[in-house]
Parts: sequence; C-alpha cells; structure tokens
Amino acid sequence: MPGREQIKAGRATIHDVAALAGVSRQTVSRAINDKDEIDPETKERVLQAARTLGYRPSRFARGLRRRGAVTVGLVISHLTNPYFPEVAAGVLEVAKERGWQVIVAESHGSADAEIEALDTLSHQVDAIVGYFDSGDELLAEHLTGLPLVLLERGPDQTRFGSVGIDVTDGMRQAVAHLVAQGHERIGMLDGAPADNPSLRRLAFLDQIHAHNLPVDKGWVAWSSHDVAGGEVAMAELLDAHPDLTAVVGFNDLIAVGAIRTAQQRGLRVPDDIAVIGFDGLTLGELITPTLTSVRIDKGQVGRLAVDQVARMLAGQDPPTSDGAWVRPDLVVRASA
Amino acid sequence: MPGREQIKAGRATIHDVAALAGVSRQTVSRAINDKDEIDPETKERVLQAARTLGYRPSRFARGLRRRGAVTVGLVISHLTNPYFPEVAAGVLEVAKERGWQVIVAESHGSADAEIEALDTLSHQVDAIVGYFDSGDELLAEHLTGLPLVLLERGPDQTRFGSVGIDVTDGMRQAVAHLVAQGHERIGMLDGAPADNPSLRRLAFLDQIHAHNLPVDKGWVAWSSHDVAGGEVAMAELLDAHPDLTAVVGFNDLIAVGAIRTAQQRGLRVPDDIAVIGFDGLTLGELITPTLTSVRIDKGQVGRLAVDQVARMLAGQDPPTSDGAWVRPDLVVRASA
DNA sequence: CGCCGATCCGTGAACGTTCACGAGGGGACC
DNA sequence: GGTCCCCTCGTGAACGTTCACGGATCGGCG
Repeated sequence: MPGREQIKAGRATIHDVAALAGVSRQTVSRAINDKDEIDPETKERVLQAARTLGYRPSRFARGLRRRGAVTVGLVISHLTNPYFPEVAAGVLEVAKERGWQVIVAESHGSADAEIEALDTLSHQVDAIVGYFDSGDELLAEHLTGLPLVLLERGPDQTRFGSVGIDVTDGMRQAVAHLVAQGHERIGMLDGAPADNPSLRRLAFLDQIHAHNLPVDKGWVAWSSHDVAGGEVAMAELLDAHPDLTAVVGFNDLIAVGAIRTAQQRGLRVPDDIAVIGFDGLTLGELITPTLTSVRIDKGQVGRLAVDQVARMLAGQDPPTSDGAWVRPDLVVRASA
Repeated sequence: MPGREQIKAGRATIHDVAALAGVSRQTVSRAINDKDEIDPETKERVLQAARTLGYRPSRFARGLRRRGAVTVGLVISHLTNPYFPEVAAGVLEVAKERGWQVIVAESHGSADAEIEALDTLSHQVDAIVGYFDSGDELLAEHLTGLPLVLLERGPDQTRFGSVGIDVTDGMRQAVAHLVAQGHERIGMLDGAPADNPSLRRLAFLDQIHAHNLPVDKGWVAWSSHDVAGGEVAMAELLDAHPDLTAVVGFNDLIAVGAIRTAQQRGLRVPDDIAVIGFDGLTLGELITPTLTSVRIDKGQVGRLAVDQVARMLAGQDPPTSDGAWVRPDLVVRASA
C-alpha cells in the first residue's frame, strides 16, 4: 500500500522512515541514536529518509522506554522582580549539570494561579520547586505525591523539602547596624498584611524587642512587592509617624520605593531617614544613595533546591533533614 | 504471584492500582481522570488505592495516547539581565493561555552553550523560541526539523520564524532627539565587536550619516552586555575621544555603566555628556539622572513569538510572512 | 570443505496509558 | 414475562519507541 505514509495526518513515525529507507524499525533506531551495529552506507540512507520525511522521534514514546529524563517545575511569583530570575538562574545551573529540564511557571503571587500551576505541572514534571503561600494541606492535595521543595518557607515546615533563608540572622544584622548608628525609632515596610505577617516582619519585631527599642505595630506598613508599593507604603508610614529615623524594607524594591518617597519629601537619606533593604539586588548599587541591604545568595537558593530534589528523587525518603538553609549577610552601602 | 508489585523497583503503575483496588486498568483510568462512567463508591476505593501506592500516571505513556500536549523551549542569554525575564514573562503569558509548557534554558551568550541547548531541547520540546547568534545553517543542522522562532534577528532571516525589533526606527528617534538637543559628536557603546557589528550599531551609523554628522569608527566601542562592561567601555571611549557630547548604549545596562563612569570623572549628565539607552528597562527610572531610552515592549516580543509558534505548529507552512515586528518608542527622561 | 567469528540486520515483546467496543446486571415499561 | 435501555465495568488493541534475542551473510582458517 505505497503512498499511505503521505496521507497520514500526524507526524512521520519510525515506521515511515523504515519503509522509505527499506529497512526495519530497529535499523532506523540504530541510525538515529548512532549505535554502532550498522553499516555506514545504510545509516546514511536512513538518515536521508528521515530528513526527507521530517522525522523526529516522539519524546513520549522514547521516554516510555528510556528512563531517567527528569523534568522539574519551577514556580516563581514575579518574573519581573530581579530577585526571582537570580534564583531561577541557580536552578537552571544545577539542572543543566544533571541534564534535567526546567519548566517555569509564574504565579503572580496569586493563590489561585499558584494552585493552578501546581495542577498543570503535577502531571508534566517529576518534581516541583517554588514559592508557595498556600498551606501544606492544600499543596499536598494538588500534588499527588510529587516531590516538592518549598522556597523560603517557615521552619515549621516538615512534610516537604525546603530551602530556607535565615531571616532571623539577617534581621539581627540589619537592626544591629541601625542601632549602632544610633537609631531607635525604626519602622518596617512588610510585604504581607498584619494578620498574616511575613517571617521577616516577625524577625524584625523580635529584634526590636531584643534591643529594648520602642515599638508600635503602627510602625509596620503593608506594601506590594514592587517599587510603586514601597513608595505608597512609605508615604503612609511617614504621614502616620513622621518621627521615624529608619525603615527596613521587606525587599529591595520596596526599600527603593521608600527612598524615592523620602527624597520626594525633601528628606535626606540616610541623614534624615535611613533605609535598609532585604535581598541584596545589584540594583542597589546603581541608585543614589546606594542601598544598604541584607544580601541573600539567590543563586544558592536555587542550587540547593535542585540538590534537595535530587535527594528526594533518589531515595524517596521523606525530607530527611529539615531542609537547607542560606545565611544572608549585610551589605553596608550608603542608605543606612 | 501476589506481592510482586511491592518488589518492583520503579514507580507504581496503573496495573498495581487496579490490582490493589480489585478492578481493571480502565476503571482506574476513569477514576483518575474523573470520567463519569464509574460508580462513586468504586471511584473512591480506586483513588484510595492510588494514594496508598503513591501512584502518578506516567506523563510519557499518557502523552503517547493523548495528543496536543505542547511544550516549547525558550533560550535566552542572560537571566540576570532584566530585559530577558520580561520577554520570558510574555512567552509564559501566552503559553499559559494556550495550556502550553515552557522549558527555559540559558545560553550565557556562548555559541557552544547555545548549540548545546538546541541539542538537548530538540528532543524534549515541540518548538523553540529564543536568542541565537549562530548562523542559519548551523541552527538548522541541530534542529532536526523543529519549528524555530528567532528573536531580534536581522531581516535577512527567512527560513525560520522571527520576531524583530525595528531598530532602525528606534535609532532614528534616538539620534534625532540628540540632534535636536544640539549634539553633533555622538558615540556609541555596542554590544558586539566591530568585525561583527550589531544591528543597532549599523542603524546608529546609518542615522549618523543621515544627519551628516561627523563620524569616526573609533567613536564606537565594544562592551559586554552588563553595567560593568558599560563602565569599562565608556572609560575607553572617553579616554580616546574626550570631545564627545553624547553616547548611545547598546542596551540600558551599558548606558547605566556609561553614566557611572561619566559621573566618576566629574562629568555632569546630561549637561557635559548625554547618555541614551536602548531597552526601556524600569531600572532607568530609578537611577539619577533617570535614563532616556528607546523602549521596547519586551512582553510583546515574547507574546508574538508564541503566536508565531502556534501558527507554525498549526499549518506546518514554512514562515509565511517575514515574521512579526515590534516598533520601539523613545522615552525621554533626564539623561539626554 | 566445514567451522567459526564478526558484522549487519530484523522480529517479537515491552514500556504505561487511553480508546473502541462489548458484556453483564438491574430496573422500567409495555 | 420479555424487551429495551442505562449504568457500570472489563478486554483487546494501539500509541511510537527501544531492548533482548536470533538469523543471515561473508570471509578466513584449519
């Protein structure tokens, strides 16, 4: 039944190539994957046939027989926040070393999108890494037993893998620095609301208490995670508490917004008000004044996450140790 | 042979679940994909069995039967250059709408890594989108007939899909603006060497000629694509040509570096020397002085690229029109 | 001339899932 | 009581590839 291959709707298969080249499937397979049990002349003929048919092996059929093609899903909230691409770069780096693929999804910080990403990824990948706000129960429900590594979650976390940031230590360094500069009235711009505070806010409040500083819950404002949010939140904070002399940002973008608002109001940074960020983006070196910040090795976060995935994939032991940790360090620049 | 499933090394299969639940494969399939031809009670029992066995359907076997699970590969050079995450965001956005997955790979601007990414991606995805420096021949060779959409390549490009930037128009706006400000001696910091100039350099030189401005090939220096590169290249350019009054950067990062070098030398921007970037990063609003730049809708580049992929995947027509184009616009801020 | 090894190639089976089809049982309706 | 239909469930086949094995051919050597 010649010509039948031409009529087929889908792509060319290995059978079509075999038929055109006048050999068997196995010989085509040998030519494509260049095994050695094949005559060079035959091999060339087969490759030519494959070329004319536009043949490409099905990754599904191939993956079914061959094992070990690992794909991991990476869920990040905002691709346009420079923080996350740096984490992603770390993930890609280690994944590449291992020959793994990485599928990226963006959640935009939305709980729905987060779960949706989980649902679609869960039957496309072998493990998932990412930033999630949802509770463990909900995550497990949409995971179907898939290995998951949570990024920058609390220490109460135990049923999944995790890579944590030692925010307590980071905040300790930040507040200690401000105190050493003589600051007493210190505010914060958190990235989360008061009724569901971030770990950074809690660590901040702990440090304030540890230093016996005056404290007021009103000294913490809630900001979205970008520069514009920092601008708005800083304006509110300054309106309510004009006597603050220092402010800590949930992240660098918010801190940059804080500086901008301060400057627009004629306040000098750091003389009138000191600002300190949390991230250590390279962006901080470019603005004026340069941003003092608690620097996180963002690439390391990504790298450790993939290491955890590897461990969970190898022995399918539930998270052995209680995750990996990254210790931040304070970079003192000009803003505080 | 009871207990045999327990001994198996690999993951649990649908057979194992069927055996444990005392039903057939098909019934398990119905429960998993919640079809309706199943008794609710049976369904619950099957799901319970699946849970205890930690069963997850093989994406390979599933993909073999079901058609239409599209995965596209995205190759970008530097994840840490804010430009590319914005393009990626556009790609992810449209991909999500279509229910496609996106595998991301980083080439670091290396020709080898670029080809390597192509090799590994080519049998993991259904189409590839990205930034490539290699020649068409080389690309085609490592592509095996896979649809490819080139980002920001020259207009001579025809055998693949492409999304282009109208750099000529962008440079026209930039140079016209500088000329209107009275500038005559204008230099450029290109991101590519003189023997393989970028499209932006060529467009720049065209505009210089069009305005009958004095020109000298020494007025263009070669920079790496980051801030540090811009600093170094600007230093070299100013050393060689202290009489320049304006400089155009290949991208915003390089332009920022140029501003920093100028300021370190005590030059006022834009009074002593004007600097104009090419990208329109939001970063440009944060530095002082704010960066005048030729803004590119980066998200649009990514979105159009996925549209092209869809078109190439649907009708497998070779690139019909000569690609899509994005027209940049000049954002005048403080640096020029 | 017969045996043996090397080289090249083909045939069934298997990977794990879904599709097409059909079987069995039970209730409703004539 | 028989027929028909609906609901639930199971069986063979197929998706496209690779693996394990075996067969064929050819040259060399005793």
